[in-house]
Amino acid sequence: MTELNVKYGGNERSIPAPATVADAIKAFDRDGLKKALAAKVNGEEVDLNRELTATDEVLSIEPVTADSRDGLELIRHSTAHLLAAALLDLFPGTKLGVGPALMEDPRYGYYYDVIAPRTLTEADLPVIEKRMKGMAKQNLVYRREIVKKSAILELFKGRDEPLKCELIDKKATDTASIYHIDNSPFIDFCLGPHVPHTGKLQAFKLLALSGAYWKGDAEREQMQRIYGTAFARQEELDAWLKQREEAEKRDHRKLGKQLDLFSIDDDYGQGLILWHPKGGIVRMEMERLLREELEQRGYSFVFTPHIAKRQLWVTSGHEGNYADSMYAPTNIEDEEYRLKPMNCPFHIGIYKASPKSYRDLPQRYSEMGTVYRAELSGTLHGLMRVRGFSVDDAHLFVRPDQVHAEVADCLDFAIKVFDTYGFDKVKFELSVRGGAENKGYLGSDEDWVAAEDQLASALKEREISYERIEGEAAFYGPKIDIKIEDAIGRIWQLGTIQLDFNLPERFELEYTGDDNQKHRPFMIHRALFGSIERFFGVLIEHYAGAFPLWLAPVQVVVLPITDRINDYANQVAAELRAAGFRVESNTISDKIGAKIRDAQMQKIPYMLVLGDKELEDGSVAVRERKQGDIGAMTLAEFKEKIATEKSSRSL
RNA sequence: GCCCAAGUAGCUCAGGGGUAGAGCGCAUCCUUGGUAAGGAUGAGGUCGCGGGUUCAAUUCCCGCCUUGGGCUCCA
Repeated sequence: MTELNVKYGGNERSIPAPATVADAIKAFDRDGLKKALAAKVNGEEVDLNRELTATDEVLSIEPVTADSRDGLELIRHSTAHLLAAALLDLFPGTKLGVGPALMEDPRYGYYYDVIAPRTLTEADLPVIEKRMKGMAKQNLVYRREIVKKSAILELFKGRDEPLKCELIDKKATDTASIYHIDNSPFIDFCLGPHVPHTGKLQAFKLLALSGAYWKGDAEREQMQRIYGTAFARQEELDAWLKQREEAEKRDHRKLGKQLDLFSIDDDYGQGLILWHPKGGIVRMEMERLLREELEQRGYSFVFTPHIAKRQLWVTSGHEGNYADSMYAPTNIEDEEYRLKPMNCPFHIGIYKASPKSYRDLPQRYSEMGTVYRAELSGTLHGLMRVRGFSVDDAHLFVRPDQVHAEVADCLDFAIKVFDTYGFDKVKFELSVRGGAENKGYLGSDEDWVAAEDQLASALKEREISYERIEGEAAFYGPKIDIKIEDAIGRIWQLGTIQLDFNLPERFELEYTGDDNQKHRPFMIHRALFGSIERFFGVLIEHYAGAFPLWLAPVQVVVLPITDRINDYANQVAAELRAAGFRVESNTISDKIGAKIRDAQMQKIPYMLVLGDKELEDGSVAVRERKQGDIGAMTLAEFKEKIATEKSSRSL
């Protein structure tokens, strides 16, 4: 056969064989070839220089360009190879691990894991990047070769690449593809495809160096990971770098210090949060909102201790599964006690304190329960990952027929609360048991089917779109996870609604049914924030430190222009305080500009500028932190304005 | 826990083999100025901790602690 039937952009024609993918595209569309990085031939992504095999069927060709997600992935993956090539060039003897493109992680675009002959440091990154840039300019071609598995193994053994050999051994069938970059010592075992040559890589940057384990296994070789990112165009890279800077400005650790919200002091312990007065106010307001909702929804408030006898944790199963995260036992008169990593067993204790009738259910216990977990030091991160934190915890003990209604109410609760904070994009994920091959699930099939149905129908009834995730359920029951998207598009996993068949069993919970028989209740674990510390961190970053009026530690600051006005200023402040607002009065003898600057930097929602004019007619000149000067009004008018704003918890 | 980096005044940071600097903040005084920084003076530091090299270490070397970036998207 000497002709190939090719379809491209809706047209079909025959071209002479042999031909590469590039030849085929060229026959239809010369410009298109310039833009193409690779192509899909009958759906399979291949290199442009791939030889087309002649068949009777029509070859449908679709170019992959830099604008598409596939194209970007290609660029990033190819850049990772360029990185490896530069490393081999600069540090001969470097052993290669893997180097994938990262498409989900907003922080990075690709990485390569390596073991270099000497330890790499951050100072090496610019040098490596420079070499990559130099290679990119030379338009070095990526070449693919199909080789027998045994030959590949031989090749990489010869190059002393034990990790690659392990991969090849595991992943390759009888033949596999390897890639070279021209004029470079680089050869990789890789499926491809890649961009045709390094000249297509225009906008990339190396970002960070870190440790990583081979296969992510702490027992295996420690490697060094080099992270970078790449885009199709320099403008996109620049924009991305700028956005990264913006995100850094929102860092809750930085703002926490600047706004005097909280601190972590090693003299007290890593991962232990000291809430300062201003952070304390925000927390009080957060808890106030929760408490209002809990009360309205018929929850009761309980309080439980921070330690319990070791045996309790044996019964609950935490000793068995969770001991690594628990602090060591402490002895009190020959009895061992442990700090609590969770609140559930205590709430169970409250349930068990008296026999329950079906008429008593549901029981809804809520508590800001402070728990302690021995997280690894390297994982600690500001407020986001700590060792002691409070869970906005609640446990619902329900009859099987009540699951649906209770879960639906939890969903309403979550949506209402997150909406108040301005998180209008809330995502729900329903994690279910998944395939039958998954073992180790507790509870009967009927229970699971019923429970999953009830969760799903609660979601449907509330017209909530959700993602169903197979095989992600906890071993003790299905769950709904709640994720939110913040002001700059980052996703945070927060609360969870979990059904539990396990603990009621372990603690032998019961209620008496209308049939006068003993029945086992279901237990629902429910938290909206998960950790109030972590949610506080999310809020700081979401608002970039500019809390809405109802949350703001200082809501109004009064700024007299001269000392003559100080008395009036204090009087205005006192009156606002009496009306229930958090007010400060800045009577230091600074110029008004300096006082305003100070208040702006503290992100105080309202500034009242007071001078002779205001004193005379008893008014206040109002400056709003974002809009600036919004003009003068009477104090009564101002009070009414902010009272509305506060009570409605406006954003 | 492991890899890399950093720890200097309350904060942000500069410096460097001969025991320390700036800006902000703080205190006092002068100034009373209408919407993002008025001026002067002053207080404040075992230069993370421990060891080593040296006549001499905050600086060089080693160890530790803490903080920061990370630690299975996979040929």
